Amino acid sequence: MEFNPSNIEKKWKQKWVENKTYRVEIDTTKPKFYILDMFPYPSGAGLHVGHPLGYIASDIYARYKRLKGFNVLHPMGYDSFGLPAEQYAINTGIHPAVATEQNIARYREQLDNIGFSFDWSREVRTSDPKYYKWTQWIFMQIFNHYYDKAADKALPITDLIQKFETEGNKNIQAVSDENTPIISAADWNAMSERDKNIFLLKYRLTLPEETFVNWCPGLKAVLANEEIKDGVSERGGYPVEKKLMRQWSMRIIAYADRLIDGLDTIDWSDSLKEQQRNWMGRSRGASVKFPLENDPEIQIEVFTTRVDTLYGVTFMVLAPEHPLVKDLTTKKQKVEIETYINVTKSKSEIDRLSEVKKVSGAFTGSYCLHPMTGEKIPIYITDYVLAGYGTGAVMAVPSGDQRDWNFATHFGLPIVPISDAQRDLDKQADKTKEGHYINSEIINGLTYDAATEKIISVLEEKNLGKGKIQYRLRNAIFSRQRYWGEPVPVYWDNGVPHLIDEKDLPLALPAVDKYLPTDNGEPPLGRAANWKYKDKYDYELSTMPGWAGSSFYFYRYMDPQNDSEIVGKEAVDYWRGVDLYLGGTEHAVGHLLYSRFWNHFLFDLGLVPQREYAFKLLNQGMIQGRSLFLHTKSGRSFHVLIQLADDQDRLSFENFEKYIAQDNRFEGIDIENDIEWKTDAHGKKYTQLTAQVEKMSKSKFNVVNPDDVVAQYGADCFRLYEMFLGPVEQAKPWSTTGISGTQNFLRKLWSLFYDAGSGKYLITDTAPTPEELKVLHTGIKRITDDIERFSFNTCVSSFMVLVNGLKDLKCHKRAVLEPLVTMLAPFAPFTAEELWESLGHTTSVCDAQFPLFNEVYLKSDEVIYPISINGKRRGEVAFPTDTDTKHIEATVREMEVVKKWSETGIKKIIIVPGKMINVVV
RNA sequence: GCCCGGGUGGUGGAAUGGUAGACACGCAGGACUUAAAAUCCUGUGAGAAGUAACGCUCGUAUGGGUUCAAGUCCCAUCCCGGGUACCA
Repeated sequence: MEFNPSNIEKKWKQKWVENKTYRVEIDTTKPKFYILDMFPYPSGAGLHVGHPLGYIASDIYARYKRLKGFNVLHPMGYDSFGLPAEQYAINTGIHPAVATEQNIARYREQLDNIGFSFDWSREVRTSDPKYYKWTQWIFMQIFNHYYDKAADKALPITDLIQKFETEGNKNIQAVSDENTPIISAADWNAMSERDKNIFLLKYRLTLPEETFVNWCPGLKAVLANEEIKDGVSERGGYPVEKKLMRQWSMRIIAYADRLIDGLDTIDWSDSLKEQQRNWMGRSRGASVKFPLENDPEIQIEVFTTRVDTLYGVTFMVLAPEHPLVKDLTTKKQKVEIETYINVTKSKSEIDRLSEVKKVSGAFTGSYCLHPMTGEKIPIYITDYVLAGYGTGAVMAVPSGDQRDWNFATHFGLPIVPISDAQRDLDKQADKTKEGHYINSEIINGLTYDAATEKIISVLEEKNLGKGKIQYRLRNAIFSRQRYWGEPVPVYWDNGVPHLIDEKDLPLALPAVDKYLPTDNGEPPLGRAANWKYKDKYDYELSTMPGWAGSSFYFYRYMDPQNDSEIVGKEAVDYWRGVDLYLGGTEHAVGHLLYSRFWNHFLFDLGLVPQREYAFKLLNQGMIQGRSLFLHTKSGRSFHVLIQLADDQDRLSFENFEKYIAQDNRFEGIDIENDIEWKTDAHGKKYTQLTAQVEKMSKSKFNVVNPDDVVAQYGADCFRLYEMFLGPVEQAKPWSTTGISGTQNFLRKLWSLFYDAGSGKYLITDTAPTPEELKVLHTGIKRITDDIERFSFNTCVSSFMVLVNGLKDLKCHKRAVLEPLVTMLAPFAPFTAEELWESLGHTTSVCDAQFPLFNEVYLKSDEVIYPISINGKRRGEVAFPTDTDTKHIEATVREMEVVKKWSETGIKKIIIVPGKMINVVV
């Protein structure tokens, strides 16, 4: 029988569907394992060979775990709300749901071609109302809770109301708006319903806020910070500007500490954890108040991480937007300050970035007082101080901070050294924490830790400062002025937001005539006709951001049909959380942060059992495209569709004429003369292209569709090859150079079962020899170890070694081949099923048991301890000789192999060339 | 600038501190063939000689160090990739 992948694939794809092979249910007799892939956005372009990399890796692990006796949950679904479908709808008028449906069908077909073991009965789609009912439901819970700092968790807003009614808010430690006034119970009870609701917004975990948002006119959308790269939108590259808008926002800051500390409990890559830590940017320091010279009742509050440098302060700098600037500006300085503010305002985001090194600022004319010395300190404004971070004011220490140093040098302000370890202050700032303080009154002579402690305690005494923790993280903007997203389940009554009744969920997307904003600038939902809550109230018109639906989907997979709960208790108690999560690093500070945030919140509500939902995360690297360029002699270059070139990156004249010549990109180019044509050995004309690694994308003509690779080489070959390319985490360019290696491997494997010449079946029931068993068990050990440490590329190598070994031994024995096929099933499921059947099994190889290795077969006659000795010797020596003994004993002891020579039974030592000694027992 | 990774043959890449280069591609030679493809076998880090085999020297970006032993650990330098950016 010949090896024919496409027949095998067709047969088993059908059998898997018929037998519901990958259906999984709760089974308390087995340990569970939940392995999850980040679900894809179903784009119109379909899958390319880069997408399945992670899915193949997770599928291998899922199948492996199943063979190891685990009850494995391995689902797949679609993150089907998103901008491209909406952009397409704007252009074509086709409802995004329709286009999305088509894209999903295409994705599904492509995924099925690769032989994944997903349980499709659990599929979820974020744009399905049955699904987004729960996205909206979670939003409602977030609205109905506040963060209690004392309990360190979210509590119902009704608890808060109760406290307000009895004791006001003075004893409440909660995360709330800055400057929330203290009210008494009487104050509260005297409020109107509307005022109460407005007051409560200061506490709710989600609230509408007038905020400066990143408005992208090109996309007509508000973007999150992480959707902006280099001042332009990540998708599309449109300019972004600041705009004041009413936006729903979520108090993720309430969870900042838990999100930072939680990182220590999960097994994610260091770089990813570091990214999240940096993103949240927790800095410990102190806030210090500087009283104004003219009115000491008013103080400028600053945040500093180096309160120890307080005596080095020689001036104060405020952000141009700082609220006190207006009052501080003296008549004399008014023109200068106003000019400066106008200049800063007109600068675009990009200009500001490019002018980072330039020093600019203006003097307000006013002074504040040093909280320790009472000295007069001039107050400046400058654009290097950001209004949005800390208090928007900075105490400037030119001797310790380079930006302050630059500013001081530019404006001729004094630079006071504060430590005896500071060097070269005439050239630059020195931020050392070494040495002893000087010019610093109460902390003179002290070192860093003692000085910091002392200053804070004195400031606290004077009520002019205290230790403080500052975060870079801001509240997460939750509104998008778009159509294709979850409607926010809120209606407005007299300017106050109210939740719709839970009974009315899901709040479905209404039909609209166009997917564009209304004429008066409302989001597209403003176009919906007669769309009123209870026929009376206006609905919120913004929709939720992309990350909403993907922040809890892993729980819906556990119980996808449940219509009364987000996830049933039995299901969540059994599956608990994700044991292995696979996805790209690009979600480091987006999805992976927000989903942790929501998970912590759901945990507070007692709905989920774990603080962190994904214990182990594996990042797959991106597979890049290889772009090919055709260069003309006149110096122009063009992308050439990768499929048109041969494997030496040459483009034949034939292909050029057939597919490219009439391309309008080539208008006006002298094809015969401006392109360098060569002739190969067979007399065919060709031109040499050059290659470059780029992101795989349609516009770069470098997309490779997995369907094509599967059609040519077979799904198993494709799977093996993608794994063989290199470590899963590593980025690499796609190339089929070397795919023949995995193809050969599968053929060799097949030839252990069938004789290629005669087509005869070769399996025998003879008992294996010790040598054969040794080859097999060495293989089992290596393969098991490789899978356990997710080293799938070396694992494929291990399979190759094993099959080559068996081939050399001409081993066709059932007892050896059965375990081989079982082990191979995760990697090459189609071939494994077929061979498993040929071995006489009637059940799927998925129901088999992964073989265990037996160390007995691994032991050789000679035990070789790797030991090196001083100097270079060779040849054989007898049992330890005088001079070598010491070293040898020392090393052997160190390796905990044996304690004394007399106890080892070592007969002789062979000193082999170089640095090793073989010990013969 | 700062924070993470990383630098190994012609190529992709292997190596719990223990014979560096597994496995595969490519290449070269050979077998089969009228020929080619396919397949199979052999060789393949560099180097000098040598030729009966074995063996020898140098080699993991560069320079130091620790160790009986370093691609692996430590220090410094250079280069590449990713993240981030006036965060006080």
